[in-house]
Amino acid sequence: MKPFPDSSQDTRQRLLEAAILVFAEKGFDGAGIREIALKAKANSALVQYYFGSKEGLYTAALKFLFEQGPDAVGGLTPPPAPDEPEARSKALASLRNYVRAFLEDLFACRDPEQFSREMHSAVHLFWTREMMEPAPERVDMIRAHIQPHVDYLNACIRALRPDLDEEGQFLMGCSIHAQIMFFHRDMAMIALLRSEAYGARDMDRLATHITDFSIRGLGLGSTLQGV
Amino acid sequence: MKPFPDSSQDTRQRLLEAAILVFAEKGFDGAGIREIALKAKANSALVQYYFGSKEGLYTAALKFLFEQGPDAVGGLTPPPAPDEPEARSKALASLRNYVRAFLEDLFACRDPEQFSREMHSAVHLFWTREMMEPAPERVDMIRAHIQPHVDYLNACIRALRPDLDEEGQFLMGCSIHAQIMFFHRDMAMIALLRSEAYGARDMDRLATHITDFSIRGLGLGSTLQGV
DNA sequence: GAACCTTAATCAATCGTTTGATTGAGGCAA
DNA sequence: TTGCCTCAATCAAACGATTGATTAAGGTTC
Repeated sequence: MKPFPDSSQDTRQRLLEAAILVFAEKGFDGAGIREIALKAKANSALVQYYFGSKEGLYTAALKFLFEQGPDAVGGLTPPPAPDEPEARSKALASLRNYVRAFLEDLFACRDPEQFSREMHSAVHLFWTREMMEPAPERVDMIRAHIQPHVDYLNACIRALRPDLDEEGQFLMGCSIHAQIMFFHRDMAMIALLRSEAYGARDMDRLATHITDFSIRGLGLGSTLQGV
Repeated sequence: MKPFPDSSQDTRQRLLEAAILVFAEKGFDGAGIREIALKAKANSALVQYYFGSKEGLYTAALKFLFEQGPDAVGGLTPPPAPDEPEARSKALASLRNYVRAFLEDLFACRDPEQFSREMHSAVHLFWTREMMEPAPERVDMIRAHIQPHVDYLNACIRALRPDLDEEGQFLMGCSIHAQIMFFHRDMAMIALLRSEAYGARDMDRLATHITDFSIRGLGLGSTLQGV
């Protein structure tokens, strides 16, 4: 028998997962190694043993999420090329699916496969922090993580508005992504104004609103009222 | 001669302004009162003397910004009531001005009156942190600060789409605010994707894009292409 | 002299990190 | 099998640095 059953990899993993939860909740400065180790039921010195430093643990956690974390884009059918037949209607469907999948991912609506629901929602808190203030030594990792999202949305926009130049399409993508992320990051603020936060139950309403607003914003769809 | 000319109020003020800059840059946990005091050329014990605690300094800084800080909405002509003659065209102009003013405020484009440009841009970093994770003891202050913005935008939307119910109008406001704030908070991310960040020079382009996208998103404006 | 302001020195607590010791599994020779 | 060694894994304890907070003393102004 081993002294500590199935130690090694298991303990390292427990530290990693505890780190994700605590870092997500309190940020890098706010989180303490002792607190992480306590949650992982491990000794705090093991952080140095396995990851070299607190910074190393943070980077390892981010890398783990990058490789193992939930991927909203992965399960979607790829958007059509601009010259494909019926590109526009296909792209509209892709856009609608994308908004829906991204939102479900952010709100941790989907069935937990390898991640608990608690982990799942912590992942995005983690990413949000890192995306707002990217550390120079982690920009490549971050870019690689968001690139599929950007590419997917860009392909939709290219099929829907091939007449726009690259910058125009980029701005359209910003407007759409802005809305999706707003409902995740500013939910505390929304709850302050509505006295009730949106949750998993309101996913349909939110996804429909964002998609419809964006389709009209792209210059497509029906105009309800003239100027 | 005084040992330090015009100390008292002046020293308190220097501490307050230094606190805003440092808190904005590093957050509450990341900032240290020694660093703040050093930047203010004051003794760190004065934080306890004037503000009681680090927490008190933070709250005082937030309160100072709330009372003295830049106000994008203040200088704008109020949006029209829905039954006012030519309400729609007036509301469109109000919306356009609002987006422009808000963006200029976020990017610290406007002439510094009492705030340096450094201060001005720090203000919004400060607010962004607080709005994403509002502390229970400060929610009233925060609500009071953002209420004018919400009210102004809501009034515009009410005049443009009086047919929508309250929730529908609220969601519209979210979509518009989301875009404005995206270009402020996620600029680091945008710079990562474009290898160049938007700055004060691109204000026209950004304001025009957001406004046009939003007007179409609201169901108004011209549809460039049918489905 | 009373009220206010400023200072250096110091407090206990906590931080990330380092250390030295202990555990038991696995390898190897006798 | 027995005895000895190596090694990764884990631990409690302590490190120096830094944190926010407190104190006592002295200075300035009225």
